[in-house]
Amino acid sequence: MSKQEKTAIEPTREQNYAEWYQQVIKNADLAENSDVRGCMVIKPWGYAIWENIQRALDTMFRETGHRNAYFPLFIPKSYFEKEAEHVEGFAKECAVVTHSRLEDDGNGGLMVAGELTEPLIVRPTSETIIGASFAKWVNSYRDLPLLINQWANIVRWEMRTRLFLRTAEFLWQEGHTVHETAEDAMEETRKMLEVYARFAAEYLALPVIMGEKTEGEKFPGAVNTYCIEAMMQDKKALQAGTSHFLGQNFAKSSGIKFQGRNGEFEFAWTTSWGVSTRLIGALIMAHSDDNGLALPPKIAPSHIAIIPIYRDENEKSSVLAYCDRIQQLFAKEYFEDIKIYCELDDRDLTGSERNWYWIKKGIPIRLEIGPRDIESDAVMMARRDKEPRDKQSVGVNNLRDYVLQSLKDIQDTYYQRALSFREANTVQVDDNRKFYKFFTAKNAETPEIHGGFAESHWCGDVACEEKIKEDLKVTIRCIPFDAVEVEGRCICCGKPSRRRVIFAKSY
RNA sequence: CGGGAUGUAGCGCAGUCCGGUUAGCGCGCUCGGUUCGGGACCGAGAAGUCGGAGGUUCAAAUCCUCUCAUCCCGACCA
Repeated sequence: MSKQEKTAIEPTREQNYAEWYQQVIKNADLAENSDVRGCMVIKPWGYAIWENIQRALDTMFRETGHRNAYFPLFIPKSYFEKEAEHVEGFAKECAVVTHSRLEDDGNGGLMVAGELTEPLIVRPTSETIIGASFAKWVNSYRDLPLLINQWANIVRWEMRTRLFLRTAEFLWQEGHTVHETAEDAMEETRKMLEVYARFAAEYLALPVIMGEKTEGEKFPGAVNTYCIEAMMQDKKALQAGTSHFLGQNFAKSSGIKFQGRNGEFEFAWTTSWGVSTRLIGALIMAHSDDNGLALPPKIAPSHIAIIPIYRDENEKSSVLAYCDRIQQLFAKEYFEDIKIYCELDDRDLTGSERNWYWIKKGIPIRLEIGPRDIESDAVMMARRDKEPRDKQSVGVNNLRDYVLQSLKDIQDTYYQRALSFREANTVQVDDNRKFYKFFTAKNAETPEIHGGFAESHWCGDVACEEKIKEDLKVTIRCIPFDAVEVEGRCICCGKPSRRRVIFAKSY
């Protein structure tokens, strides 16, 4: 048996992917489960990632003409009831507020009192409450388009939760827009999906597939739902963002009407689109390895960790003074539009312990600095996208440029790796038996990582979609925008089909 | 909401079957010292309503009843 290098995270991805995911989060100190059932506490290192996501996306929303606003957390039940499909989709996972105060129960405890005349629903999404405002704001075609975004928390009462991927309360942004014509609304829907795709690629180093959801998978109340889908390292798909063309459904239920160019009143056309803290889950599962979190520089809370190495007090003072100078090198530096943060880790721990600490946190670059380096006016640099012991000496005179270039390289490497991985695990399948084999684990008891994205023909019948879901837990992730028109036969029933769709197991 | 399991120190566990001194162990934490470029070591120390309530008993972490919570597997979902 060959000697295996010890990994920082146990189990490895191969051994137990779900547990590996939890351990990466724990070891990087991103978040933890709260005492409140199904809710998470996002810790500073994890929250900083969310803040970076917010900053980048918010800039992109501004550039596309959107403005931020804030709407109530509570939605009156009657508002919610107005859109039938919407109700059906969310009814089973709503937290409902029915009382307005607490009273002494006489036993040192409290009892609820003050029943509300109308229950309030804690928003699972805000179409209805925002629609009520929009109905007042929109009177004329001159008021359109109305382009609003909200950063908020929402609640969906989930039975089973996983940190970042599915929690009862989570953070997101929801864009809500109103347009004069169906074409304008559709254009907005597509435009914002492209914004998401660009953000995922450029900041999260996450290649995504843009496409349309099937009837069964679309947002309750939408006419069309579009999505970006990414492949995780266990070859499952993760929906990383959605954009909905709502037609006139919500305009009708909320009464969003305007006087058009011909003087007639008509219902407006609306859209909504969102991404959530789930993106952090995507980030983790796309790039991290068996040594822990790996963060693309453009979204990392911090970019460089300086790790001083010394033996005694004498060395300590000279090494720390030198490290301080190195830290100053990056004090006002930018990597593209990202401000560089450089940590000096002078905690009283062994060098390797501090080293592994930062590896597990996913910091892109580590600089080990000891007496030997100072003599040659250099530092030992290690990159998170390479092996932990793969370090090289870099002269201080060109350290700044070298680090900046390395950050760019790391960002590119993560994107390319994720893209190659997805391509290597995407197959065209036209044979029903091969399809079933592709999505069936060899080891049924503890399934190994298997499957991937299957590009296969689908006739368009919901029954076929349902059957495959029931048999394999595989669903149609999307009908890709770039799917080519090609004759084929449905992977399930064999009836004619005009294009391939993407099948995968999903989160 | 159905099936299975588990609640003992901050975390991970042993002890429960077969009741019996002061409830242990590893990690972490605190203090002191030696260390520090592949995950250090030595010494000392703090820390527990044994998930909760009731019962059986001279005696309960251990047996009985009820209850609460969490995790896993399903069904449902961003």
